[in-house]
This record gives sequence, C-alpha cells and structure tokens, in this order.
Amino acid sequence: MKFEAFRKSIRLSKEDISRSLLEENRDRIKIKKEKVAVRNLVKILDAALAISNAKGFASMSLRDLSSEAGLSMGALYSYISSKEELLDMIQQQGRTVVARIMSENLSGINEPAEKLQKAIQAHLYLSEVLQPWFYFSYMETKNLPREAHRKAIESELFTEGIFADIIEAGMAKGVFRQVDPRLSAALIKAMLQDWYLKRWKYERRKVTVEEYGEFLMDLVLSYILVSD
Amino acid sequence: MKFEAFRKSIRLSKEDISRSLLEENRDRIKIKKEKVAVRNLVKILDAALAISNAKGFASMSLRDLSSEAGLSMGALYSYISSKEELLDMIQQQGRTVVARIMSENLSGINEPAEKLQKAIQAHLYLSEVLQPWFYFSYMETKNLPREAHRKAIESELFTEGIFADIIEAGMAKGVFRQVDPRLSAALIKAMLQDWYLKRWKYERRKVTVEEYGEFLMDLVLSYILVSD
DNA sequence: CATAAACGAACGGTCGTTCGGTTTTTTCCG
DNA sequence: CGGAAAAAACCGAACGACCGTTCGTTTATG
Repeated sequence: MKFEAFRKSIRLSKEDISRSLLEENRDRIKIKKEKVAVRNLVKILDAALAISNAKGFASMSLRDLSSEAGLSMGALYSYISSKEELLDMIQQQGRTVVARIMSENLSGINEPAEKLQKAIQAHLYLSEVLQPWFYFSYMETKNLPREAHRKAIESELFTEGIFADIIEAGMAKGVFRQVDPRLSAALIKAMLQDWYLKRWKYERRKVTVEEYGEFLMDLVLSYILVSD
Repeated sequence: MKFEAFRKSIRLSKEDISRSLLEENRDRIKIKKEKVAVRNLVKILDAALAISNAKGFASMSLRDLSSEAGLSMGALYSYISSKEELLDMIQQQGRTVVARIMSENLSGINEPAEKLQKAIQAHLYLSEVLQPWFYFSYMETKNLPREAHRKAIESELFTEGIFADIIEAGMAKGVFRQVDPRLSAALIKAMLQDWYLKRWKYERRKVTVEEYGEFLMDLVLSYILVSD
C-alpha cells in the first residue's frame, strides 16, 4: 500500500484525536461545549508540539504556549490543570492511537513475512502521519513523572514485542532464519525511529517515506529470510 | 578486538579529557593551577552529565549542579562563564575525541569489509566508553545555540560519511552489493545509536556490548556482502 | 602576608499558577 | 421576536518561587 492510501485509510483528523482526548479527560477540562473545547484543544496541542519539538518541553513557557495557541493564560488553564498534565495528555493521546492502528493493520494476517512487512510499513507510515507526536514522545519520555514514565516504557516494549512475536512465529514455521528475535526487533525499531527523529536529514535528501520503507524492508528481509 | 582491550588502547581518562578541555578554554576559566582546575572540572562535567541525562539540561538548575559537584555557586562561575557555555564545552569536548579515535582506528585499513567492521566496532565501543556524553549529545542537540547546533549536525553527517565512504569503496571493488550508500550508512548509525540511547533496555536483558556488536555486524554484512 | 580559590546572600527577571472581573453565548419569558 | 438574566468562556495583572548571574567577603595556600 502506498502512503497516501494508508493515510486516508486510517482517518485520523486532529479533531478526532482531540475529541477522544476530551472524552477521556472530561473531569479535568472545564469547558462544557464540545465544539468549543475540541477547536481549542487542537490549537493547544498543535502549538505545544510545535514549540516543544523546536526547543524542548521544559523550555516552553506557558506564555509561549498561550500566545502561539491564541489563548490567554486564564483560558489555557480551563483546558489543562498544569503543565505536567499537558505532558501526560499528549503522551496518552498518541499511545492509544498507535496501539489501535497497529492492531487494526495486523489482524488476520498469518504469513510471517507478509505480517512483518505490514508491521514495518504500518509503523513507519503512522510515524509519518503523527511525526510531531512521535518525535515529542521519544524526546520527552525521560521528563515524565514516575507513573507516566513507566507507561511510556511499557508501550515501547509492547511495540517491540509485536515485531519479536512475528519473528518468532516465522522461525517456528521455518520461513525465517534462526536469529535473536528480541535483538532483531530492537534494531528494526531503531531504524524505524530514525525516520521520525532525523526527518530533517531525509527531507533534505528528498528521500520519501515510501523509499525509506522499501529500503528498510529490503534490509530486514535479506537478513531474516532463509536463503535457499 | 574485545571491548576491554579497546577501552585500554584508547587511554581516555576523565582527567585527560578535562585537561585538554582546560587547555582549549584557558581564557574563559579563571582558575590558575592546573591540578585544581582539572580536579573540579571532572566533578563539574560528571555532575552536569548525570543531572542532564536524568532530567534534561534545561531542567538542571545551577544550584542542582553546584551541590552535586560539591562547589558553591561562586566557585562554579570560576569554571564556566554561563550555563550555555557549559553546554558548548561538553559538546566540543566529545566531538574532538570522537573524530580522533575514529580516524586512529581506521587509518591503514584498506579492505572494505574489514574497514566497515572496524568502523562499526570503534564507534560502538567508543559510545560505550563515553555513554553519558553520547546520550547527552544526542538529546540536547536541538537546544544548542545556532552556531553550536550547526557544528553538531556537521559532526553527525561527518560520522555518517565515514560509513558511506567505506560502503562506496566496497561497491567499487565489487565486494559489496550495489546499495544506496547514504541510506545504508544512515541506518547503520541508527542502530549504533540505539545502544547508547536505550541502554537501560540492553542492561536489563544482559546484552553485552560485544554481543550487540556481533549481532549488528552480522546483520549489516548479510545485507551488504555479495552472495556468491 | 600576598595571591588564589571558594563562598553564599542578594538582584532582577521569568516561571507556573490563580482569581476577580469582563466579554460572549445561550436560555428563557413577556 | 427581543432583550434581560444566567451561564460559559475568556482575560491579564498579580503572587510567590525559583532561575541565572554577580560581587563583596572569607578561607586556604605557599
């Protein structure tokens, strides 16, 4: 599947994401009317990701955020109850989306090589759609409070586990070579991460996400497929 | 070569690093006696890396730093002239070491496969010796002031270029498959980075740096060597 | 006793957060 | 339909805490 087809198939608008985030935090957000709340949440999240990814979450003042989002300090605090909670919200929002999309894209596929390819592609394309979130999530993990930090690590290991499980299944079926599944999965993740962490590099070189995906797939399969 | 042999061969003590850093910044550091200056610079750099890597450079206050290093605020300012300059100093210190060690380890090797292996090993082992610096350097790049940021990117591309050049030479000699050298180099770097960025993961799984190196080498060579 | 080094209180500024007041939108009754 | 009352949303000055940095004083060294 091409990237554009993928992007359309998952139907992830900023409004949808903000709406589900609103529902999950109804108690903390003081705004009553959904339409108003969603509109401003989109602005707040966009601004927060843009500023944080440019200079780090810790260096983003709430005055920066309020002016970039077009809201006063007071209004801002009707949507978030603290700066730290904003961090939590952003992380939580992305994690659920990633888990959902990955499982949707992998269910029903049984052939290991095909499933591995699909998993790589889905993760890569999703990280392209949600690049600001992926970047943010990677860079700010260590600044999370204890419990949120634990969840972030759990989520990282969960994603890695998806790849490791596929590799193990392929080895059991005899279509993959005997390799270390955990280490292989870790390195696949590392290569997937480079796409959203070093995007400036690939943009400059005019490498498209499809080209990157094909290249990565070629490398992984040449390592893992049994050579006859 | 085993890791321990490598570590001994490069002879990189904290004192040596601080001493050369002192020499390059004689004008900015107010302390006259080398012995005193080196001793405290080691403490300052250790503390700065420890705190920064735990909660980010921006979130490290100079009061944190002064208490962790065992110096008063006033004394601290005899060694650095501003917080931003400390950031610069740390970056600069590591960059020169990396460039030197890489070139020392690669000079005189002509066989591409051997050279590629040596380059991967040297980079991996060096990142193990200087793990706090590598981690810091990766995470704080985007917070650097303009000029320092440019240098950091230049250095990243330089290292990538080392790998790309070796791959190109191997392709020209016919010992490597025809692949995209830049993309291959980028992905090798991405996998090297995972070692020092996700160290907690590998430590927990009791993966040694030697095992990681062998695994990575196997993956890269199985992709890049011509199959006969 | 002279010089080098270390000290820590003090300064102006910015931070996250609050809150009393104002504006905008919705509701409802004559 | 119209406009006043009620509710919702927004505003920004003000607060105490903490930040990076300075500097007059004290302590250590040789």
